[in-house]
Amino acid sequence: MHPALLMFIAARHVEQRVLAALREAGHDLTLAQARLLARVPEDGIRLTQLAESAQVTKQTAGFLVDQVEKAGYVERVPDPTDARARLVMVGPRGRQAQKVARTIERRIEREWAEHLGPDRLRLVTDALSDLRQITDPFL
Amino acid sequence: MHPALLMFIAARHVEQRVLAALREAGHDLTLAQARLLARVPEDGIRLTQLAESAQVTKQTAGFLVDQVEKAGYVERVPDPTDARARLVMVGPRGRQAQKVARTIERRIEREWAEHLGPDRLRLVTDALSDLRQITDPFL
DNA sequence: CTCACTTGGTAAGATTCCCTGACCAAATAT
DNA sequence: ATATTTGGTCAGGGAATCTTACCAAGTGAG
Repeated sequence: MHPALLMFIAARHVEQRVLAALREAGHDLTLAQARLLARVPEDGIRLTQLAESAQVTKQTAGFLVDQVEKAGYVERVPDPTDARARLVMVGPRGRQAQKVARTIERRIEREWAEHLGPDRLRLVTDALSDLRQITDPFL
Repeated sequence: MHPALLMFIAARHVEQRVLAALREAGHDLTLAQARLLARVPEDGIRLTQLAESAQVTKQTAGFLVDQVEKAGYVERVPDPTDARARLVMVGPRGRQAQKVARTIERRIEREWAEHLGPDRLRLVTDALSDLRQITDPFL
């Protein structure tokens, strides 16, 4: 079985667990919204960069940001360095959601460490980090 | 960075490469169609099982099968063991597409082996196979 | 300074994907 | 026989995404 398919399976599992945990915590985010929110850094990001990072068009990113903005997860503030641009910033509610996500992610990581053994998991993580150089178009 | 996100990045990269290769070979499949087609085994599969395997509803699977059937990638034949059911079988065109996909997949695997070293890649693949036991809802 | 070009973003419209709920027909179990 | 399960379709709608086109602010060259 191709490693990429195995990665897909594991990654999908995590996404679903995270999404479920968010819902349980009262955050009714769609998958696409959650993926976007996950990529908004603490110090804000421009829509165009966000789109690039999430691998969607600017229009799609704008559409999704509109939604999570309306729901109170992010805010758009003027970019002080460029009058055309605005920065998408994580709001309080978004920060709380990110915290929920990180918590369940850590739990899953512990599960994986138990299942594989911590050193094997570390090997996998390291290898995947290396792999990123030839698989991540964003960097 | 969470291993699952790294997996997501790598898996997405492969999907896009495969999709591009398919397009180049004249197969104009959408992502969802390709994902489905990838799960149709040589000896056929029932729609319900296909849906389960691809993690979509029966309706979605039926919708997608309709499309790839119209485009000549699969055929629906009566299931000899159950008069209600039909088997989705890979057609000649579908087999050709699968071949294209497997070729590019092998190429990517070689790239990864070069980048990581063959033994590290094998460690990763083995670990991911083990991980499947706790991440694959289908098995 | 001004004119072309780039960059950040929005608008409109269509398509694709996928879901829920309801339903039917064949098979299986009691 | 009747009830339940299993395989599948139909109808309708919502979410995500794309393409094409556009506008407005910044940037660079002459």
